[in-house]
Amino acid sequence: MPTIKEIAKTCKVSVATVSNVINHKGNVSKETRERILQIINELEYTPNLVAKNLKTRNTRSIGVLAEDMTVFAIPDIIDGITERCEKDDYQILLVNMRLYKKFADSYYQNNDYKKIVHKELKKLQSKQVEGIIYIAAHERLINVIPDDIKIPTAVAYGFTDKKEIPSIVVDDMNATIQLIGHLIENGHRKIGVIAGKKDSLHTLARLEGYQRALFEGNILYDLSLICYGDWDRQSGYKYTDIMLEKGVTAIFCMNDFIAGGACDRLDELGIKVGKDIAVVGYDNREMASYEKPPLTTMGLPLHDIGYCAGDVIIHMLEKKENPSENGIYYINCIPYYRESVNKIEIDV
Amino acid sequence: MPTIKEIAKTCKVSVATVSNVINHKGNVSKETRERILQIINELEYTPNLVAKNLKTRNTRSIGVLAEDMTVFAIPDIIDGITERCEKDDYQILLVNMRLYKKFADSYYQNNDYKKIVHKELKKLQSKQVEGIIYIAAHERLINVIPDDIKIPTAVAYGFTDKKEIPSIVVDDMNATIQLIGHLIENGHRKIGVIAGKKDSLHTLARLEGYQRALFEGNILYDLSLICYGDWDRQSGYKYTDIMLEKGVTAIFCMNDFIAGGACDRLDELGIKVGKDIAVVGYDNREMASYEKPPLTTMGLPLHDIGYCAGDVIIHMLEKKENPSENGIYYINCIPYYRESVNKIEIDV
DNA sequence: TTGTAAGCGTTATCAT
DNA sequence: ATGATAACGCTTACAA
Repeated sequence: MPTIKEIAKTCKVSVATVSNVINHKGNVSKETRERILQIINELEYTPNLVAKNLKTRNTRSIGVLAEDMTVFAIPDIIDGITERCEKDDYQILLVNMRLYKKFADSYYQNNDYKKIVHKELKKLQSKQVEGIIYIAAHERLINVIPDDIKIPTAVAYGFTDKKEIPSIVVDDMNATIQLIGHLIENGHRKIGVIAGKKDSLHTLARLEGYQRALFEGNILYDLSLICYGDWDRQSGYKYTDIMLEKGVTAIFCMNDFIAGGACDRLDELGIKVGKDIAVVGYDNREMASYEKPPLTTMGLPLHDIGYCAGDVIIHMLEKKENPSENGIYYINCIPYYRESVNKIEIDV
Repeated sequence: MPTIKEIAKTCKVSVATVSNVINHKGNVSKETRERILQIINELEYTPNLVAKNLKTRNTRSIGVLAEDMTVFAIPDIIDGITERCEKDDYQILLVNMRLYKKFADSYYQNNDYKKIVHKELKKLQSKQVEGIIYIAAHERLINVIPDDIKIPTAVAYGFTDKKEIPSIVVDDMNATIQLIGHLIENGHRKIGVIAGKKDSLHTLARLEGYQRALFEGNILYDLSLICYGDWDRQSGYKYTDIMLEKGVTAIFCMNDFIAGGACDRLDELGIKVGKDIAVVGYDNREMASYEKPPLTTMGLPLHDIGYCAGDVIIHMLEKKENPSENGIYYINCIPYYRESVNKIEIDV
């Protein structure tokens, strides 16, 4: 690999002139510029960015620390970050911690978790990234990031407890208001819930949205219509019987897997989803559109979360300020209305 | 951010001594080492890797160029690369070209495609990566990589036409032999095929496996039992009728979506999959296990492809040789036997 | 055991 | 318009 020095020598000019040509500074005659460009092409010279970065003391790169890339939400978030960064020519330095693979789904309770994050954060700073985006595998409080971190940092798909580290999250509450509102508009007034895990922030926010939607619809909130499951198909299957006992006309499942399980059970019982009963899911996973009937569900704004996270970091980098009041950005979901919701004619 | 110079000054030693401590060279008395370590800790000194890399002229990093991270195969491949690289402490520099997003699924026929790849390849070399792994979104001939590329390069999930650039691909043929063999063992002798696109390398290899399996099972190869579709659910739905007309007892669908569509149609017609007829898919997509009945399918070894690609590159880097004969590594698939295949009792 | 100094490949300042 | 040179933060002979 030739260096700038060799180009200079071959062209019989100084390195300064070559550098000027490469960086499109003026102060170079047309002839020398063209000669230099030609030689650069011939020798296939590639500037050494490592040297350049050292000299200029910036890398124009953003570190992205992902808990586990194989979790469904993360690639789309990274894609959004990439799109935003491309616009301003920032580079991404992606680190995939493989936490699920290493510690299964309780990784954030593992002792080594904090150590790994700190090590990777340190490494990223060693590499002179200018900002950092931490991507969680599901929304929860992310408090592993040191308070005194030296460079702008944001958390995507997770909350932080300080506004200096902004967080970009799903607007679960409003999305749920919309989804339940849709059921109410279709005449449903007795709406059961098969929730996710009780302590999940997603569960909490969606439950709040559920309550508010009922309130707006003048429907009494009935605690007994809520079951807590484990985000899986089996939970949906199991709790459907309880829903039926309570006599609900619609089931709000907090993800598409739960909804799929509910449909399985209803199908077994000969109850037609989208005709005899309404079922809605959440997340808009790939399988949601393949269920029979296709599920009405709420699409997660993963790409937009990434895009916003990139935007926030670039803002912090360039304006040296955090544009949000409280450091939390709620991103809108996209509803998918499909055939799993029936209309109930209201008798007057 | 303090530099090594400031640490040296604070400790009243030379930078050389600090450097020796950081890099665990000997030649330092216990006292000075501990003093230095303490100061490093206090001042939260982080070595500047950019400077280090410039000086040592290596970055211990591998560039990974992904066609589009949001395509289902790619995250797992990256995960495999990550796992392999972690073992030898190589860093990954990931570039997500977002080709699907930019040009839809005909991106590799687009004029800009080659330009983008060359630009990114150049950038990666600018950043002084020591090797490059190109990840294709689906298997095909990848001939955008310049012949005279200066650093070790491999292609994951795609073929190359020169063995200096090894490729790591799915062993589609043998996987299909195994899958069709499973049908034959279960007594099926009239096995229809709903294939993918006619010119896809996946289609070709799986078709060859199909032929060989029939040959081994002494079954005549009947061209009329093969339909070519478009990898989607609709193709499966549509061509199922033709399969039925031909009187097949089993349908080999070249991916799980096609299989899902076939199941839809069979269900409509009141034909029970896994009882009246056998259906197998391919890829082991998430939805395969949610079909009714769950699909027998062939799992793609995506993680292993990534792992192998990492392995190959690291070999090239360290042994300066390419360990394969012909530059192609075929990776084994993992079969998933589920309830969509019935046994046919053979009358003697 | 510790220090001095050259040099990695650039950019940028200041002369010429 | 062009060149000489210092400096970025580090490693590494080699000297002390």
